[in-house]
Amino acid sequence: MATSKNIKPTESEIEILRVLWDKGKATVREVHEILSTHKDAGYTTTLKLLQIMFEKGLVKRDDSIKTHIYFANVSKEITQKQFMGKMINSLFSGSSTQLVMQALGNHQHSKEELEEIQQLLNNLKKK
Amino acid sequence: MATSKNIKPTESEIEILRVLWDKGKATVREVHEILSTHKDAGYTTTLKLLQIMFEKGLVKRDDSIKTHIYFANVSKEITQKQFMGKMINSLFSGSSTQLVMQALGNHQHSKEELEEIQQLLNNLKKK
DNA sequence: TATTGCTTACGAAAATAATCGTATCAATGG
DNA sequence: CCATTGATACGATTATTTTCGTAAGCAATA
Repeated sequence: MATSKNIKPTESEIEILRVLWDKGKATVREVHEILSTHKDAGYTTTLKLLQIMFEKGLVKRDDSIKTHIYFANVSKEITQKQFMGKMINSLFSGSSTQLVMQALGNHQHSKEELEEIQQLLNNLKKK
Repeated sequence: MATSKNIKPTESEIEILRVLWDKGKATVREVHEILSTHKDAGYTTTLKLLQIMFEKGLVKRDDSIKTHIYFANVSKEITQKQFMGKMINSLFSGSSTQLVMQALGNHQHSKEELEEIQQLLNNLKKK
């Protein structure tokens, strides 16, 4: 049983996961290139981070070739849920409704987006 | 200009802020009593944390009396926004709509809560 | 007054996270 | 064949966060 599930990625680890979620797979260098557009840390830092994440089970890798290829091993959705849950508890007194209202009220949403939310809301109300 | 605004509280600091937001004000001992119901760290740990938070400007205190009284110096709302923003960027590709949908879809909401959300949604749609 | 109990202050250790330097290996081109 | 380039491994350093131990003040009271 892969017990890697409730390991909470650190901030830097999330940055890396974003790249992997986005691209599907990537070499250390590719990850590093992307990160370095908005952050400056050396190549070996990224490498080390990926190695640590590998040990934690946050990423998989194909090391059958010289230049390893990395993949996310935790889904974006699960990670989102994990952090949402944490946030709801720590900052919204456990009320996901409060969080929703906050997000709705304090951010811009286009007409289309509002409609999309309305759809979901309708579905929920039916039950 | 109090520049204390974009200091991001750490995890432990948030736990403390929750108590202060909830109670309005509290002594170190009161904070500690509450925290110790779900966490075990010594009294001086809580004290030190509050002192650090004071230096950072996260809390105010009345130290005109022997047993100091602490108050939050950052609002819950602003802190919520701050963390929401961070989360939207790091985990929802900048889309607050996605976050809203996630929270709506993956958590329980009572009929009344759904209605409350509907109200807000109606308001937003008007504009 | 001396003791006890509760307080703050504060340095420093322990734990966690992030960064880097260096060794080493493999492929490639001259 | 050897120098160069680019890759991994990994120990060690640095930074940040959390925790605690100890000293010292003050007030109630035995």
